Amino acid sequence: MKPALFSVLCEIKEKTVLSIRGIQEEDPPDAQLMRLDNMLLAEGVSGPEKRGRGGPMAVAATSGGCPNDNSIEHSDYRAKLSQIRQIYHSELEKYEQACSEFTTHVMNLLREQSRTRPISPKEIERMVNIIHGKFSTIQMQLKQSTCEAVMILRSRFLDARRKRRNFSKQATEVLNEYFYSHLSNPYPSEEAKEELAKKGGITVSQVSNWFGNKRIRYKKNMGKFQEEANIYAAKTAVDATNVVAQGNQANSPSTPNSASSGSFKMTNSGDSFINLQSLTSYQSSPVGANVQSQVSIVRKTIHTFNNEINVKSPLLYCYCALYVRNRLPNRGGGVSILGGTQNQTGHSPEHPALTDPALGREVGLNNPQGSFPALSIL
DNA sequence: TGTTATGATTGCGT
DNA sequence: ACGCAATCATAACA
Repeated sequence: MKPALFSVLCEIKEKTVLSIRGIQEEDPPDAQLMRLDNMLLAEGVSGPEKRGRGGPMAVAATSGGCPNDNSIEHSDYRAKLSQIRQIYHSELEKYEQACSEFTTHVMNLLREQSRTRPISPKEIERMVNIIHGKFSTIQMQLKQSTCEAVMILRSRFLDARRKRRNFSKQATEVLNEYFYSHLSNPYPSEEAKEELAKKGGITVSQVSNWFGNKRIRYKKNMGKFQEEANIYAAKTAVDATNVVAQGNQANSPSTPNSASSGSFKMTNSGDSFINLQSLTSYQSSPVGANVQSQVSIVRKTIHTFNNEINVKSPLLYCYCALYVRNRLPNRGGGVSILGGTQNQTGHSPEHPALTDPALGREVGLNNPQGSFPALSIL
């Protein structure tokens, strides 16, 4: 009789439990827990031991500063992170151990009691689940505080604003080269930014920041940047002259919008530039045949000049470019010369070119209402 | 230690 | 979303 009675009691109890379970909704998969898990994994706390590349490293690498300083900073950061990792894992292990110990204890207790009162295996299982749930809540708290610790660590070690690093020489070089060779329109496109970022080992947003700062600081105090401008102008002038000379020989003109187009400084006045783009644009633009022939005459002149005197002359380019420009019809409107919109020169309408106070109009072949600080020519 | 240079951020306008 | 202007915070230098 006793086993039969016991079984009936178990059955009744099971039904009760089921009805209770129906009321108590099963916990939905916890989104918060998932977030925490993902973050810990991304931060390299809960993932595999060694991570060649990952969240923190990738962020740190964007500073682009001196490698030595970075490595020092990295090792310090890594040390702290591994400390957090260690604590996290030891705590997690403790919790798991405690959980399994407690579960075993409860199971034993229930089994013991099942001799005297109706406790079904399902009920035991349910109890185990409840215990696991409680422990996972505690685990979540652990995960949360670990995440907080990692965030604090990151903000302390990797906050770019707190730990500003100057860019590497290479990065500064690349950025300055672009800036001074596109002085008439120092607004790199997204592609150009990506290219510069790649070359300089920095991020695109760092490139944007740099250009933002550079434009405004250059505008504020042009005198201060003169020496720097001279250096880069001379540098790019030589490059551009070589390109043109090669282009002449190979009968292939340089691309107007390429990043390699040079900028040139007027040696006597000491504060003026004109982009080689001014010259090359004529060749590739949909302009009249007479203009193109003038350009080819100019090119030949330069070539002869270079060959005969053996001097690379950026100055001559400037004069030639201005000469061609001034002899063109509609010279008051740079846009119409190019036979189209600003886009053909890569200048956006909202970013006009430099104006020339001496001539009373823009230097580059850009927006007639130029507002970027003027560079006087001649 | 004060000053300057410089990379990043913020708030605003377009 | 992008750029400008002002500002912050720190590196680099005298």
